[in-house]
Amino acid sequence: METIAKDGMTPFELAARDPEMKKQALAARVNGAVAELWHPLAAGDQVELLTFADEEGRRTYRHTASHIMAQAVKAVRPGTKLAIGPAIDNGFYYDFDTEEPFSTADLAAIEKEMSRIVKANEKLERFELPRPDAIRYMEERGEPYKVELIQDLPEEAVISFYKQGDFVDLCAGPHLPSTGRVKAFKLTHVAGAYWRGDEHNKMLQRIYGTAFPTREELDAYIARMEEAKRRDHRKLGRELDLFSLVEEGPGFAFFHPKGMVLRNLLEEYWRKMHKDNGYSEIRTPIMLTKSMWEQSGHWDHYRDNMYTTLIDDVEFCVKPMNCPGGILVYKNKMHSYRDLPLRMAELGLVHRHEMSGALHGLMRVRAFTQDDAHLFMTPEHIKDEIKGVIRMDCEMYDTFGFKYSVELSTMPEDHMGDEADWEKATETLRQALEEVGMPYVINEGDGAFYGPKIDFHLEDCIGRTWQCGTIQLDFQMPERFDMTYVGQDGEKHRPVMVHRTILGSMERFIGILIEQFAGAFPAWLSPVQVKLLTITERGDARAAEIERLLDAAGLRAEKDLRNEKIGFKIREAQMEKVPYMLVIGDKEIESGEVAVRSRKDGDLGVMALDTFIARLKEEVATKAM
RNA sequence: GCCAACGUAGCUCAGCCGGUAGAGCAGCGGUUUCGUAAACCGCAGGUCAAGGGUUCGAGUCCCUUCGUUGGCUCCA
Repeated sequence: METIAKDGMTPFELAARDPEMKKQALAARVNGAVAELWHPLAAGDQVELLTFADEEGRRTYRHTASHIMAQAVKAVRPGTKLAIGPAIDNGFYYDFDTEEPFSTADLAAIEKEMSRIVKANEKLERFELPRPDAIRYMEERGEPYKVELIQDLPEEAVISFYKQGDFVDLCAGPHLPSTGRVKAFKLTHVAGAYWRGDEHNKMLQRIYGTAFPTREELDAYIARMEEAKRRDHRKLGRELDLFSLVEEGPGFAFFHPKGMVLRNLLEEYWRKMHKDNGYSEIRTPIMLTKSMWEQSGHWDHYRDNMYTTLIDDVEFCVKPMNCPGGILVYKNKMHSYRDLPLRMAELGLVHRHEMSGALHGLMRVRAFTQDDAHLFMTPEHIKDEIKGVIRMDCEMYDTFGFKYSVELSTMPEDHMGDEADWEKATETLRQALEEVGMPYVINEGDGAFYGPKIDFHLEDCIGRTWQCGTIQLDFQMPERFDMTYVGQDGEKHRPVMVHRTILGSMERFIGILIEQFAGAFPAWLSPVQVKLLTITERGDARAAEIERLLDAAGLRAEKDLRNEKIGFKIREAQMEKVPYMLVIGDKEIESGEVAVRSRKDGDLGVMALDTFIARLKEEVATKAM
């Protein structure tokens, strides 16, 4: 809703003209800047009213909720010091410095106090103070963290505060006009968090919560979280017998037979795609001498995460990345400009000593297989090669129905090489993205230590994002390893190198796949595609025969000949999320047909076995979802 | 690594104020031969994560270590 204001009005008065908007308006955008509903307007101001549907409206709403929580914490735990409390994607948090950590019981007490504050409908008021007054004010109130924040604000900054009841917080705003406008909230969990995100600083207590305009929306959010728990790949991985993680090997996944079928199918598809795109495949050792890692620069930049060992008095490092292997293969012989671009893929097993607290199912492990590839080329090839990789990424993700977003990461503080090279490399990546029409955002300072990169982030079923694909441009390694090719002029030249993954890691991608499909994989990926269910032992021979025929057709079948009722066998097959069940009783033995049941649609009735096989083969061939 | 919570049978969980461990499912053995999401009976299964301490006595209280979970930090 866009409108032009009259002098002396407020956005709230504008909203009041429309009964719907009066209820929904949370903040306003005035001439491009977000402001409160009570912000005084001048004649001709461009005003857009913001509701919960707008990101800024959502943030304003939840930011006020976080202030209410902080106020409640101050009441429940007097003497608590305030740190920071912003709105985040799905809610808000506030960091506190307390004597005693919070418990779940405390959350209930804080929620109760929050309800009281909401009911009291206290007005939020903004005021500004000059810097020395602001510092003194926060010192008097016993808020050392706020004092530190003020001291770090730039000289010219306006130092604003928000007050509701006896609670005052340093805050840029905007906020809702009063606490009564926060209708539905819930505190979700407590966690430790370092002051200013720095692990050398004190660990504070963070309380997370979320807030919605209606009870129904909050309930829907809670239901979504429950659904996420139901889809958790760690739970499904155990239930479907795909993989396990045990105490004896923290961060090192065990793949079970069914998980291995899935993994091999994924690799098979991956290999086909790479072959079609002009890649060759290599495999390089998981250990190389430490001196090699010093040459590559990994030892300097990455040693804290590397596993090392001693072999015959020589130090070796287990590879945390595959690139040196690819480089050594390249350097094994002379290359002509005619060989380039050279695309060498490797499903490479890497080990990284991740911090114990970072481990998370298959998503974050200490040993994983990257679907890596290294591309060697002349500078003229760069843009087309990058565009080619981007297209492969899109094809792969579309196959599984993933949504994804792209980031371009620039030079980090800890980097090799001079800034001009970085500038040039970054610009090339940008051009490639522009030319394929791929929307992207810049991620400042997040590149690899040897070059800028393009990252693909997949969005999972509950909106979490996972980095999978990455394309990294590298001018450094070719220098360090003195890589060359012979040009048309007969002289030696330096090739350019691109590192890239599409799936990221097989482990993480499988974890994401499990959650994406809630374990109910499309037929082409299902470890077991057909379950043969006999009604009595008279069906055993026919089941064995059908199993042979399905196997001959390249389909994966399993039979359930146990002395159980058909209802029980169906229940188990459904829970195993097998796409098709064939019920084999006396009628089917007699007719030679099969009674088909689909995981999704239930009983499909009787059909000829050939018809069923043709239908399933088609479903597999098209990778139908 | 840091903060917090948790760790009891393969899985999900009970076990009160400290008195020596229990259920369902799964497994195994029987009975039953059955038509689209759980037949019945029985059996077996545990150094209560590991180690130490307090106590006449510890699954329960305290300490240490390991692991898991949620975050922080880091990241494919």
